[in-house]
Amino acid sequence: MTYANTLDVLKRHSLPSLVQDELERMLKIGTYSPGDPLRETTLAAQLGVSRGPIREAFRSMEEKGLVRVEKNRGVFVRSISQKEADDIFEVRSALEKLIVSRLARQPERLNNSGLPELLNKADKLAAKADFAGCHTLNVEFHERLAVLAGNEALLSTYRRLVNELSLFRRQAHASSPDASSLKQSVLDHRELFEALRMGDKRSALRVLKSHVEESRKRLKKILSHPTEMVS
Amino acid sequence: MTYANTLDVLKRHSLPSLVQDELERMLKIGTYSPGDPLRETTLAAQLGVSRGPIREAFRSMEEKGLVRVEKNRGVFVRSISQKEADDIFEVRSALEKLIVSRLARQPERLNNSGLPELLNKADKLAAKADFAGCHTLNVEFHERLAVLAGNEALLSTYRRLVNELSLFRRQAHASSPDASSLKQSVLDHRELFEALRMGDKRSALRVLKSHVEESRKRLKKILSHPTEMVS
DNA sequence: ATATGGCAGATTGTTGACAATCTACGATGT
DNA sequence: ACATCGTAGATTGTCAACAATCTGCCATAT
Repeated sequence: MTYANTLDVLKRHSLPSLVQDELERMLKIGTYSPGDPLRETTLAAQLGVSRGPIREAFRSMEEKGLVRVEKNRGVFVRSISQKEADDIFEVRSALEKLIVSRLARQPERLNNSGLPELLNKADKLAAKADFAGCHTLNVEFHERLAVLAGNEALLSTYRRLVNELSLFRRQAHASSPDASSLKQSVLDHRELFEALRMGDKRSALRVLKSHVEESRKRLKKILSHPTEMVS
Repeated sequence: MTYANTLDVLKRHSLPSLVQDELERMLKIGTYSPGDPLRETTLAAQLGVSRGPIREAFRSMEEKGLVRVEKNRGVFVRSISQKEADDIFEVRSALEKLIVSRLARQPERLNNSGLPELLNKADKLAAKADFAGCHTLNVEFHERLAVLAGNEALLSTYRRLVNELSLFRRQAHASSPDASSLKQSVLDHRELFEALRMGDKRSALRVLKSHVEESRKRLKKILSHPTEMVS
């Protein structure tokens, strides 16, 4: 099983894409912070490949908005200003409106989506005070909706913006939100899901609007108290 | 002058980015059509560089959605299905709504935008039956609005989708639309501009909606008569 | 005739070496 | 003490060679 999978991975993915996956994983778990330099030689040694694949991965990640490339200076984890975060958030909100609109038009897509189970799980985690886990599930909820919308361009665009925003959240040292807002999010998600299930586009958009507004306030608050430096 | 510019270009841009610009230019002017293979060795010889920069440019263009990479097989100009085109168009429309909303909220951004002059020029070209030139100006109009909206994330996302769609138009052999729809577009643009100038968001969105709907119909019609093969 | 196997050429994947550029630090002169 | 120059080390930019993979064609066997 794992052997066949390994073979398949080697056959289908090239080194640059594997390197890229690994780099993005490291960004997600906080191995590197925004502004940190990504040295070609260091990474090549760590990952056991030469610099070529590393550089190719960098190009892709630059286009993705995850890193910033300065000629003859190096590659750095992208740092996102408050205005940039606001801007990204605004575009993401517009996309979520489109996602919700599409789903309200085709509620049958929600039938075997596994979303109710996901919401139940989120409730349990919130009760157990597992904030990080609950937050992950909340993000997953939106991701699932984006997938179910059935528009590939919409999905890839949405993912790109979410990735950039998660970079910003890390930068602002906001790993997991507080308990009350998490629980409120789960409630919002339930309400949104029910409205979608009924094909009630108006209600769904209304719920989404207030939900997004809450989320935006939290994002703003993140930056209100100055970010303490790490070292 | 040109000497200093050349130096500046060499100093600031690396070969991969120059290669990428050149490749995208070739795609725009139709040197390659969707589905065509892009051979590393051939391009390296043509552009006078080695394969490394070519490969790096490919990675960026793949992330941009302009080419498709098949491991050990090659890189091909992306071909876009009708559904994909529809999907992209839908997302682009949502972004244009956001652009128009933002501009209606801040009409002063339109003051020294040069947009009236651009519209006049488009009128003249339409009168002279320069359809290609008029079409270019119409695209430019929307691009300018996207810039003036003052949201970088919105702008880059918008550009990305427009790029992909222009690829599709080329693929469908629809270089320039017919005269009547072109003139109608210019009229729509005038009406939209005036509404924005007045800060009349409702009217602006209404005009945009019908304008976009027209554009969508044209896009659909492109595919109604089957695309003849080239060779 | 059809299917199979395997060579040869072409193309991509990866690497290590070399060139160009930047950065930090110390020497030198005022 | 301060500014300037220059050198050494580190880092990125580019290249050409080698390895792995694919494709098309032909020989061979059934």
